[in-house]
Amino acid sequence: MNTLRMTSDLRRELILAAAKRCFARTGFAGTTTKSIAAAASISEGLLFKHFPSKSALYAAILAEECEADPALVTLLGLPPSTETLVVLIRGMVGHFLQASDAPDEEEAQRLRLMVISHLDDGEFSRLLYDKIGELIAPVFTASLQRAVETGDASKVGREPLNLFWFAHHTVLMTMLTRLPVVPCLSYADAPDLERQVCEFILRGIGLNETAIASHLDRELSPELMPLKAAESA
Amino acid sequence: MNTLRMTSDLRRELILAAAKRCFARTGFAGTTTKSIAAAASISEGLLFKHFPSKSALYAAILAEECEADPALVTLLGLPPSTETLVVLIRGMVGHFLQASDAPDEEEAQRLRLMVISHLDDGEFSRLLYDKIGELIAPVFTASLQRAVETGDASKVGREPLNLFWFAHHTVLMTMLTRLPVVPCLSYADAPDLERQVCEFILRGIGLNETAIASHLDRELSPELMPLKAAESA
DNA sequence: TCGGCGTGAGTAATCACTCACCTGTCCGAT
DNA sequence: ATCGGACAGGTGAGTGATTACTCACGCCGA
Repeated sequence: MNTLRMTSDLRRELILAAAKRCFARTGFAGTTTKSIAAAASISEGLLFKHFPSKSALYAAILAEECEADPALVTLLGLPPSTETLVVLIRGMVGHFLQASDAPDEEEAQRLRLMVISHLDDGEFSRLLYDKIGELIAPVFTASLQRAVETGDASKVGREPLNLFWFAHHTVLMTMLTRLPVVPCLSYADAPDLERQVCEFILRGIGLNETAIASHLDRELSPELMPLKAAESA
Repeated sequence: MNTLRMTSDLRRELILAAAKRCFARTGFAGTTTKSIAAAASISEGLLFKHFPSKSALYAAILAEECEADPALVTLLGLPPSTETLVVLIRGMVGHFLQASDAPDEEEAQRLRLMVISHLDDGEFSRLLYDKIGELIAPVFTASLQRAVETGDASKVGREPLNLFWFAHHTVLMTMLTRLPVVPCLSYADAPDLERQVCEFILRGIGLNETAIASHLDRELSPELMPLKAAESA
């Protein structure tokens, strides 16, 4: 096979990348170590020189996936405001929905791993949710409160963070329906889907129509446009 | 093993039920025919007398799962109105969220199979979504339109059915986070979660605050209470 | 020449699936 | 009544293929 020599670290990363693709495509049980080795263009023997078992390899992938995205962190530095709130939601929606039809394999794999975890013991998902929550909670709740104060939103419920999770759920499930090569669900007016999801969510968290319209019609500022927002799932 | 004699049809059903449990718990690849046979308390040999292959057994389960729920159908006969709209959403939310912490294994299995399908080729999910859409589209769109006409809702977007799907997504993903024995996500004020999700969704589809409050504070009529609504996933 | 990268032919276990055979029950011929 | 045999449901010990994982050895740069 691959008779090329390289450092242990690089090889390890190559194996991880190949294995992630495999696991995301066919799940843990559905993936064979043979197929991983083939995907990484190495022998099975070498694979087991780097990882003591298939499970350990899987665990390493999940652990690696838990790291936060720097691009998201910059977003979280924004001052609390209605604008920030909309940018946040819009970024999240855009990020996931573009990932679902663009060849953004990276994010699709992450979703697959996360969903698989839900069906399993949920531990990986729990870690991710914890991390996302910690990161996003301050900005989200502060921004929502500001929006209420400025009259852009009506205060709804006593648990603002739950609202964020509902929004997150909506987007994730929408992405999930578009994950298979032939989508599970054909939305009406699909080109406009991103906008429709944004509106649904912003209404859901309490923003009023005028605030939604005025903010969504605005163009996103360039440095937020390619936006890897709400990463880490 | 089980030396009990019984009819072929009954045995077949018992196998299907046992296999459904297995597949829902560990997925297709993760389930062995041996474990299915054990779950059904029969020999592997007998299993293959009833189904020609593991795949055929799996296909039979998915096919069986595609049938519509009569309880839902009665709900769909309701006259289009804001009330009906709220009852529909409320029923859907209640049904899935109760299923996620009650021992309603039945619905949990259905969700698992559906999610697994999303990760696979999505064909099973597509069938289910088609069926749900056909059933619910008339009542939902008509009721939403009525709500707009009576001033209970503002008309939002040109694609009312998409709004239903967003609602569906929100609920399903919420249920998914509560699927593992230790939930992936700990919501604030969890006892009130059902209500919070309902409000989020109803705001999302355009209902105004007063309409939401007045309808949600109402008790559900008894015949709709144990509500197997929005079944078929 | 030594240590680490890399291989490919193993191995025991497990997989989906088969097959020869057992056991009870029905039923017509005696 | 009672044989007897056809036939159903049911079993458990197989089958070859595939699985995760190991190991003895080859190779190459320092």
